[in-house]
Amino acid sequence: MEHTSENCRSNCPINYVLEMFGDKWTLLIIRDLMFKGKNTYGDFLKSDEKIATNMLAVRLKRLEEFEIVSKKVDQNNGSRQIYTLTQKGIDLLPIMLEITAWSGKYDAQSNAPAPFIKLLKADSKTAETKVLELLAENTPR
Amino acid sequence: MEHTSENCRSNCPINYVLEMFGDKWTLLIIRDLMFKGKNTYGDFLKSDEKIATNMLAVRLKRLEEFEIVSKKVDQNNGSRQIYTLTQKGIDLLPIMLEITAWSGKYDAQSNAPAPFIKLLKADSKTAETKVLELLAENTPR
DNA sequence: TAAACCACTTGCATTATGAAAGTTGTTTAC
DNA sequence: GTAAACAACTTTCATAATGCAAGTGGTTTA
Repeated sequence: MEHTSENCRSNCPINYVLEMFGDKWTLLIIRDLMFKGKNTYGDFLKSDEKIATNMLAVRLKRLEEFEIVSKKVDQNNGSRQIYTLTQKGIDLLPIMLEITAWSGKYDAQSNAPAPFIKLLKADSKTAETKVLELLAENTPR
Repeated sequence: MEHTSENCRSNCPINYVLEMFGDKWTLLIIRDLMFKGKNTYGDFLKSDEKIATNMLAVRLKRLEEFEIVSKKVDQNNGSRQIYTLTQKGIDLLPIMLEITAWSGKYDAQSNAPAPFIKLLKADSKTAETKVLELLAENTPR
């Protein structure tokens, strides 16, 4: 999907991401793909926040249209779709890590692992590399 | 406002920010405060994205509750409120800059100044410092 | 070959959003 | 001193998004 004057409110860079992620669910799917090793419809449904199945279907479709996520049939199970992040999706990682750091600072209830928050503060580049490595290991091909 | 098991879906750090910013408007107000030197109700209303006045009122109230924004009466004009970012709000800057960088990479229509995007890529720390300086200059006291 | 699994889709009630007009208090111009 | 203009909201109501529950149609497993 393209970002044109017909379907967007402005050309502001902040607005650009709001038009894609300005809802309560989309970014949770990115989180599940990026940090939790999830990659099927059923996986996403099982997350703590309890997304409704119709919401999930609509959000996944939008993410494909935006070319942030792509899907293909699981070679080992024809009735299963495997979702993966595209490069555009992977490039959201710095944003996700800054969000994690900010929440780590201000949310006393945060369940983010303390050692990871510490690493993130001390050396965000290494933290980023680590996540990318895990993601690559976990990505089915 | 506190983030408790009654009013939140999970203790995930990504979810924490979604509960505050997971809509189409809230982050635009932060943008206006952070980058555009805006600090009154009327200023926010005039933005390109054309927020409705009732939406703006609700969003500002929420941002105050979250202690991301605070307001006080303008000393030079008793009928005017001045809104400013708290430290918690200012600390959103790294997130905002990563968003700007990502949009700069993927949105061909982005109106972010090219020199700033370049600086952001080359030396994000300096870019951050520059924004903070401008913000401090612009903040009424 | 029937039951279970998986990825959706549909219908409908509830909630959020959006546009427009209205209200209250303050300041400015005459 | 008063009327118009300004600023910050509030209210009303139509429309759109969300959420829950149940249903559908292929694929796999027993």
